[in-house]
Amino acid sequence: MTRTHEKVRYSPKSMPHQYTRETAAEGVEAALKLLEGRWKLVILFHLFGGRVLRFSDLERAVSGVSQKMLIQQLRQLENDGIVRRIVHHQVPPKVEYCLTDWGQALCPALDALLTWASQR
Amino acid sequence: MTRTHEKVRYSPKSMPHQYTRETAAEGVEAALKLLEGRWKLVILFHLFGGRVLRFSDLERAVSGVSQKMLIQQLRQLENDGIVRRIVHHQVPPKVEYCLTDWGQALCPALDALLTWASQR
DNA sequence: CAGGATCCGCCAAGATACTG
DNA sequence: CAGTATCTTGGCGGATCCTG
Repeated sequence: MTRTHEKVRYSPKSMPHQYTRETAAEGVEAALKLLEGRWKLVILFHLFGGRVLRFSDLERAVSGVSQKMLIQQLRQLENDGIVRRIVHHQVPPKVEYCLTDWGQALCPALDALLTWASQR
Repeated sequence: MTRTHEKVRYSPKSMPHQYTRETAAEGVEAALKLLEGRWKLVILFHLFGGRVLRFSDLERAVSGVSQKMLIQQLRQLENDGIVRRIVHHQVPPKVEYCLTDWGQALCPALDALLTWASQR
């Protein structure tokens, strides 16, 4: 990657559009912070496509996760507006989880990441 | 960037193409694992666009980072094939860092994430 | 200049037990 | 069934000092 000694030029594709280097870094960092966490992505993938799962379903689907971690990650995803929590007031309790519209909108981004990962 | 009020449809497009739910989760998880780390994204953003920076440049650019953390993150990025390390054998030492092609290929993915983040 | 080597505090995460 | 409540621990990240 030889460099011209002139000013560094950013072809449109080399930097996300209309963001400065700094705000973009902050933006992506903030976005990724929402997705950070050992189990969040696994959870999300199980909820993609409009799936609605109960707590116990997720507990089984996300193998290896502890109750504490599962609920913690779900709470964070919920507070961040990515996951919706639906409580059915009945005995025994029934709580379902699904993605919000914004959560579903993550798909293209994850797809891009997947594409990148497979380019290796 | 505000979306029109069109209804969000979850068709086949809501799942990344030709991946099973599980392999996709693994793939993205693996990909994100490479980007995990307090400083990696900031580093990457400073290297995007074909920029070539010295260690000391990065030290200044990534404000707040300690030497230990900077070198640690750089090493990981290097081992993961995202960043290239160029050593100039001279005194005083001079080491430069830039992105590999694969590293540059991350841009669309981060762009998608940015788009998602701004849709909120 | 570009790291390596150490020591340490802190907290995310695991295990376990209990409950509305 | 769907969570809380504690206790414990590994390792991440910071600070500091040292070196080819």
